[in-house]
Amino acid sequence: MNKYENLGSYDPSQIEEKWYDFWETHGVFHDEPKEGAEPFSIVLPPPNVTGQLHMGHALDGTLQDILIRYKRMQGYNVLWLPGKDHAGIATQVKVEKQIAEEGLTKYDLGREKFLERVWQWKEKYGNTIGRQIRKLGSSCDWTRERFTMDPVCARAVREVFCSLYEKGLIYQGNRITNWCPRCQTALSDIEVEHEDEIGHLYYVNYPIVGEDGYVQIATTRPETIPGDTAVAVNPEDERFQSLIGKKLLLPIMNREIPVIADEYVDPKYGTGCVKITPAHDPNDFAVGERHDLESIMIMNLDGTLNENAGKYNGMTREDARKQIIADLDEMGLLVKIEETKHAVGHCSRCHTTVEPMTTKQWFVKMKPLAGPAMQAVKEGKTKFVPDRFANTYIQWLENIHDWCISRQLWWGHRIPVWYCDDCGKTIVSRTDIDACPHCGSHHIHQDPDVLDTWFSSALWPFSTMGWPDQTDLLKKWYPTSVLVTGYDIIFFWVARMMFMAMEFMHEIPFRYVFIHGLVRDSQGRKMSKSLGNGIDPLEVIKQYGADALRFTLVTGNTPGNDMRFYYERVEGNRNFANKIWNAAKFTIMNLDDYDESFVPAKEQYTLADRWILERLAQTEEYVSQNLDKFELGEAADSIYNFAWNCFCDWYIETAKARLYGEHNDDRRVTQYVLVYTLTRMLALLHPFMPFITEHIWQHLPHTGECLARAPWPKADPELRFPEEEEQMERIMDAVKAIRNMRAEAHVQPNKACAVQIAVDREDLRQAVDAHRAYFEKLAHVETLTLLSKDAPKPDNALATVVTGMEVYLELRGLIDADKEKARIMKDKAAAEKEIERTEKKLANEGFLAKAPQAVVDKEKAKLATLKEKLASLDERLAFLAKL
RNA sequence: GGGGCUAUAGCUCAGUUGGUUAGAGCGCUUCGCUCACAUCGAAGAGGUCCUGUGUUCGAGCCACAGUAGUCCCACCA
Repeated sequence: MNKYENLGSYDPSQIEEKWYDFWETHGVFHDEPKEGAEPFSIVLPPPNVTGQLHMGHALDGTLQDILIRYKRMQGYNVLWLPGKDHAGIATQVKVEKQIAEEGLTKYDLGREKFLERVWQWKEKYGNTIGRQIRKLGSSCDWTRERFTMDPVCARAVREVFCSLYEKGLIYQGNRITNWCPRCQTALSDIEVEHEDEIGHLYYVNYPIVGEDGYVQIATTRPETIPGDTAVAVNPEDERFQSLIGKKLLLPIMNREIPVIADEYVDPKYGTGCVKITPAHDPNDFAVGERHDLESIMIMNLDGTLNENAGKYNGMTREDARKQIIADLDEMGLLVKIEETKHAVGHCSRCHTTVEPMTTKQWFVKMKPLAGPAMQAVKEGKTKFVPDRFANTYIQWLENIHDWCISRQLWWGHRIPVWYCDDCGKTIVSRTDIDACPHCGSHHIHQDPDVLDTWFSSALWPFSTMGWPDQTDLLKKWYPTSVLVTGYDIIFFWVARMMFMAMEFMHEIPFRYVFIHGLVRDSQGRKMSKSLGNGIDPLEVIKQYGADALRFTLVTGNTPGNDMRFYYERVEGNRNFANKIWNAAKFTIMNLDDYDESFVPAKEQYTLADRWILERLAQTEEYVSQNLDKFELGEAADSIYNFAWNCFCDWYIETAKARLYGEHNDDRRVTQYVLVYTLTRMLALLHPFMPFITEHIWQHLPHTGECLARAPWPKADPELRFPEEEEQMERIMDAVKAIRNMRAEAHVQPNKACAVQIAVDREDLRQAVDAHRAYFEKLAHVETLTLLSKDAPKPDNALATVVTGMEVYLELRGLIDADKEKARIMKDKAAAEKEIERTEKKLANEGFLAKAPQAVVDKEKAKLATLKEKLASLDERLAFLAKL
């Protein structure tokens, strides 16, 4: 009876749930701030409570979890703080859609009732998201979970708003901003997506007052003509010098407007004359300010034209455009229409064409804030990985415009500003007020608007830790160690966290920004709802397990680059998990007499033991090095290779002979090495595949509560065997050569064969001699004869020359001399080609003089080996010729 | 108009500061259900490292130019 419970067959769905519950209920993910322990902290980019997690979240979460689990095992004092984002406009749009299905609008419900509905939504989807994150295996500290509208966060938002206002860094202004007529709110610049569209350039004549002539302008948006208050020309433009100062009759409106000179106009584009509509175009707005022009709003907030548009009052933008063109045509003022490609702005949420509008909004003055944020990155206090993203970040901040932070929405942090209806004063307050502090009036009302959702996100690294109080969390874990996020939100979020942190914490928010790309579909397209090509991570987990999904997301690409998602790859990684599972099953199956107290003396390790221990140590070093460099894919790859190609394919195979052999010590040592190697391999793999590794670990002999809290493997200097590793590699080469010849000669796989090996390196000779069992087990060799290098060679055999050895496979029947000759010739040609290259290199004086000695020596050694090989091959050919 | 990224096997991608006989997974071919695993094992085929020029003793890697694809930023009516 085995004292260790063995594994059944691998079924991820059966083990994953169980271990997450275990970890969570045992507080494995929760650390208290500890004196003397190095901190490591990450704040989870809070997913929007709009709905479900997508593959991007799965990637983001996997990368973070790998770093967190790695550091936790290394003994760091770890905090991974999860949370969710209220996602103002996005969530509001969702809920509006939901109530629209009931035939209601938000106005039917009113602000309060509507917000109740949004909170219900938040509860529902917020919980779903929490479950999804757990399914992925993310080891967040749920006891410290935050929501951007939690009271602590709200307090931080108020503090920051008021403080910035007091410093003069937040101001209110009637300025032109991007306006979404569907959402009916202002948007910041980066919430507008520009897309090239084919539009029309309309050439229109504006009659000159008191003369017969016209001034010809060109516009893509004729519907804004009613709002024109000037026509501008370039002051240097000789064609139009005489026009400057004259009046034009604005068609349709029959209003007189001046011709002005402004350098903004490019004489080479269009007609060189530009209609100026200050209320509805950002450039024109600037021109209007310079020339003190009137600004006429001709649109309502829903994008229809208003009473200032005269007869077009009430029309939609689209209808007004058609009608105005028709009318101009009728008046004979429409000269021509050309097709033109131009960038049109769309609302990033609902894709409605954005309308520049002049409205009263709140802004953050960006120039003073951007400086320190850029400085921190330039000085390397915060590092981007890969570092090229630092450039995009800095370039953006260098050209930053003021940030419009007010939104005409209901869902979000209400702007903490009150207006007194009696004395007209504006009151900015950290606490809610019910009376005007200036005149005592109770006739006050709060600003109806809310803040851009990114305003609260910008404070996330410190608001979640209780700022403005100096909490223990902040003391221990701020600044955070690394922020993991996609390149698509560097502007929205990363940059803003940086400047807010520099302003309020006087310290960076994170030491590293680890940037990843997008997860695309198998054809390289962005996953999107409209294309219907999105893949639900939960579906994948259900089918293949979270471990396989995680491994897929972390391998096969490099930091910062997009990746394509293939089910084939997930399947392959599920197979890898299955492989690990079965290796463990094999190990456990052979532990019935396992002695936990037994530790082999160093000299008891046999060749294969030493080989796998050396490879393990190398892998341990390599994995840590790469994790430290954020090269997670490279780290994962090396574990995969070690587990499959070293441990399973070779070590386990050699172990079989010794487990079932005569010598009791062999068995005990082998058991020890199997358990030792497997356990450490599982530890290395744990950050990547937490579930299966924990499950197996719990079934193996172990000390400690769980693998998630087990120490991270560090290469043991006492168990390094570089020489034996090399010898084992030579033996493996010989085994592969035998297998190859067997296949070529169509020897039945289960048929035993006779092999002779000529070897003159003494250490190798001994190694081969002592480990004949490997050849029996791995290549079905029945009799193995060792020859000295100059001994007569077998006649009826195939031959292969590997480094340090000539390997002969004896055949029962006669060999086909021609075929064999051809085989040897192929080897010879390859060797000759390589010899030629190497000799040429070594004949090059420049190479000998300038290349490092080590490189030269390596080439020399290579040449010697090759020549030896060539000699052996020639000898064999000569022999064959005699047959 | 600026800027980034990508180009390596049929497909998807690695290639760690310039020195390998250029690698992996999948796919493909041949063989094998051998007592951990057919979600497997063994053997094998398959590459003008986008093109050109240059730097260097030496280039898949560095520089310049070009081609193709892709993304971001930008107020040209």
